[in-house]
Amino acid sequence: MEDITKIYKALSDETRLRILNLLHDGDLCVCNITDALKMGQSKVSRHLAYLKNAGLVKAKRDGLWVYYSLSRENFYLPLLKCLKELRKDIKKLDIDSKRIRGSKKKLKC
Amino acid sequence: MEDITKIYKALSDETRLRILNLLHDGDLCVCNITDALKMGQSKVSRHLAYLKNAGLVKAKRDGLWVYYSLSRENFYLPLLKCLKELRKDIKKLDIDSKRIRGSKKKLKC
DNA sequence: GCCATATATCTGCTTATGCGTATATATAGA
DNA sequence: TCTATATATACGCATAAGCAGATATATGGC
Repeated sequence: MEDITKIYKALSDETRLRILNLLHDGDLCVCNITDALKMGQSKVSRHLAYLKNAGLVKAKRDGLWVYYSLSRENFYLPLLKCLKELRKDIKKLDIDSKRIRGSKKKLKC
Repeated sequence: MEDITKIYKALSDETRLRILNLLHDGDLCVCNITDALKMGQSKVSRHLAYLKNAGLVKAKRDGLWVYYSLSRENFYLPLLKCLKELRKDIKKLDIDSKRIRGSKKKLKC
């Protein structure tokens, strides 16, 4: 039961929803996300740690960069699908997605 | 965006998940819920207010009693379905459901 | 080893959330 | 109006969570 409430808690913050939304389109390193969301690095890093702790994302280091990806496992899946549906309804998420597609052309990392 | 985070916040508490689980089987008044969950009245009432504020439940007074029901509207629906699925996996929810079926025979209200 | 870059964590602070107990409000019946 | 019951809210407190800015850690290249 605690697992579930943990997951919902993880989803109950705007920043974390925006991060998960971005990760739906592929793995990203921290700097990709800070750029796309125009947020401070410590804020993004903290929320990623939170998501990892809740089991919603995985991290993999590659040299200097740490790449985050959705962990597509067991009972999270239906929740992640719900989440992807949100993009249709919430402009901010849609805008984030478009922005990151743009910024990935001029790859920083 | 705020609406969504509000809903997830509402789902991120064990007591509230247990209440929503009970309401999946039909409307209930506050005393039904306090009995089934063996919790203090103020606690249950407070969480019901939280759920109502998030738009997940509706309240309807009938004499002394206030009946609560799931508000089956717009984008909450998929979330509520996910929630119903949880009962399969989480014993505590299943037990709650069974307990309330039993206690409703000797109706208090 | 030293420096630069990427990421993680700590610090001090403010606000939100949860709890139990006590109190207030609402309704029905005498 | 007085009383009893059901429900809602206020109070005081403890803990969690959010933030910005500073600092620590990790890696790669020199």
